[in-house]
Amino acid sequence: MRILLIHSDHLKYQTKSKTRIAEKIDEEKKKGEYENALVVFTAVEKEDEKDSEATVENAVKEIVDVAGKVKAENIVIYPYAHLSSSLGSPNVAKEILSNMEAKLAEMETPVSRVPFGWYKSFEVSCKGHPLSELSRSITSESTPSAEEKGEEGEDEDSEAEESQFYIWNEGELLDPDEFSYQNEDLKKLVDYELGRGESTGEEPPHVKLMREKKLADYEPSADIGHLRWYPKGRLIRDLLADYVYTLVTDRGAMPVETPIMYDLADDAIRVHAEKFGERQYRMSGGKKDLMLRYACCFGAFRVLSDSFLTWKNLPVGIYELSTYSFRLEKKGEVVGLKRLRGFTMPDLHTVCADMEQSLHEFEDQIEMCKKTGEDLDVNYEVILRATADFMEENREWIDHAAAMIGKPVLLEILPERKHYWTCKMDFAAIDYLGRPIENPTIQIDVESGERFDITYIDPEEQEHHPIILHCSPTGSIERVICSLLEKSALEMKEKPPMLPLWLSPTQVRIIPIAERHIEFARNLAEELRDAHIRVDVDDRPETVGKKIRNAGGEWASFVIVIGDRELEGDELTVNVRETGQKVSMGIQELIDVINLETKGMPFRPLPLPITLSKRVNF
RNA sequence: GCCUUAGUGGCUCAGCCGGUAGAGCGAUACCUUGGUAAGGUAUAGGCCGGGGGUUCGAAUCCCCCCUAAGGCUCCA
Repeated sequence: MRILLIHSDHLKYQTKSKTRIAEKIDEEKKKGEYENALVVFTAVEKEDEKDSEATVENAVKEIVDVAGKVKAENIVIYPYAHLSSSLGSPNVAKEILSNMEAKLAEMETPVSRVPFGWYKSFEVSCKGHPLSELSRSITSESTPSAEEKGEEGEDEDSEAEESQFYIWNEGELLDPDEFSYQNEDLKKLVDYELGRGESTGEEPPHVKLMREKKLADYEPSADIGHLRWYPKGRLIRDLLADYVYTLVTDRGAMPVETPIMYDLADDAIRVHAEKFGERQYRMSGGKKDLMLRYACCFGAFRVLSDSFLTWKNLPVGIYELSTYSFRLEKKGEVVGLKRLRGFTMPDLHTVCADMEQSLHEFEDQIEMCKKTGEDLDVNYEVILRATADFMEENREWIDHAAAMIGKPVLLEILPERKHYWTCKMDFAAIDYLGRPIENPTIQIDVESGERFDITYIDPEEQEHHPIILHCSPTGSIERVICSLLEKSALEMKEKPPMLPLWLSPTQVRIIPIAERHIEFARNLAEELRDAHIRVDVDDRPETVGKKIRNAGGEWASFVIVIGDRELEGDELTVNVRETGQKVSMGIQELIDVINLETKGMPFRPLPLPITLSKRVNF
């Protein structure tokens, strides 16, 4: 239980409208006013349900103590869900709050309780003396730990033990402080994870790039952290989506599409949603309390729980690209493509019969995540996290999984399971400022099978709850683009910044010198276009120098100038961005070079007018 | 969400101890028909983020809000 104690000159409240979990109240309780009151804002948490009596007792003790010290004439219990990210069920909460009221009523100070489950307006005027603002964590066991000044924000949820970190290197667990890093990126990741990252106070370069290259931009008329995507950005998103789709379906996963919002009246949904605390969008739709999904788990689990699964089906993967997932990240945390409130995440859920099968699938997914790093040409550093129990039971497998990375990895051992997973692997790219961008992830979920009542039938016709792997083989699409842009910014000193050829919006830019060359240029463009190459023609009446410069600014991978010489001969002079060289080749040779380099990668045609003179300047 | 800083044509910014706006790029038009990273001339384009206040008068001073950047915190 979390409580916030405010010693106030006065408190006024007025009920406005009911929520679904509202308690029934008499007319007189619909508003209230108290002078010199100790207002106890209270959030009942899940763990209070275990031993509610002891929790009530400890809370009452604490409240009486404070009320005595500040000489309050009234005590008002005010239900306040926002203090906790792990709320108890409404019914238990109502009971606990009533019990607190009853217990306090035995004391001298008059006690009141504000109705539960109503939207209320309220006015509280804090006295402002040193003891007038206090917060406490109440548990069933200990006497509450004193946190004298609520505003200091030092509310460490009495986390019993901290995680231990090691560098896993060829089977050995080494102290991260003493390890000699061959790899700068790993060092940066470790520094960041252990909270010693130093910041330079700069803006991450991808933010400027995403706007400058007309990929995406902020949309001030939406909520913070929701972007608008221009055609080039949209193209890259679509190509990445195509890429992941093929990647996972080639490995047998089945694509589905599920709703983006869910009814909190469903217990499994509610409990899973509450794992995310206050960081979610809530909305009311008619009479329902709804939440916007923060991942595809909700839809996937509902599909799976309504499916009839047998051991013969397993392992089985359900895939969805969540356009969009919603997370109500704190304002100050939202930045560029790195951290958004609305983002797109490839989300694969794999149902596994047992731990053995899930470990086997996990290995396949490690291979898949590694492959995305290669295909996207992004370096990942890896963090393997496991609970102490998991570590103990699967020490050999941990070694095996870490060894698959082929370089040292950071290993975090958590004393207890805090979330639904017992083991996870996170792949992070390192940005321009040396901070990790968490991209692919694999998790072993041991809770959701039961919570969502997902079952399968074993060969003996017994029902079991499966283990479920969560995997995002690339991480969010936005973060992939973020990593690519950050990487290009990092390399800018050594070579011109660019995207991988298969993602480059303009693969070939053709520049006719004079008007009489435009027709030839267009014909050439059509030939390239028919060979599945994204090509455009800068037909604007500008100088060649200027058009070359613009092509560079747009990161065109290859640039061809067309003049009288090209009209006569078969050879083209091709400017290759990657090397900065001018190469003479025929058209077929250019097609071959591009096809070779983009082999196996998805293709989509240019979603813009082929001539620059027709193009909108976003 | 908290602390700090910022918001002026599409973009980058100047003006800011009060007297109602300026440049470069971009855009448009015309001239130039050009050979590898900015050709020339002209024109248009601004409720100076929004709202309130002080003042004869506010882009400029004060308050509130919105948005952004950095830091804190956090990312299942």
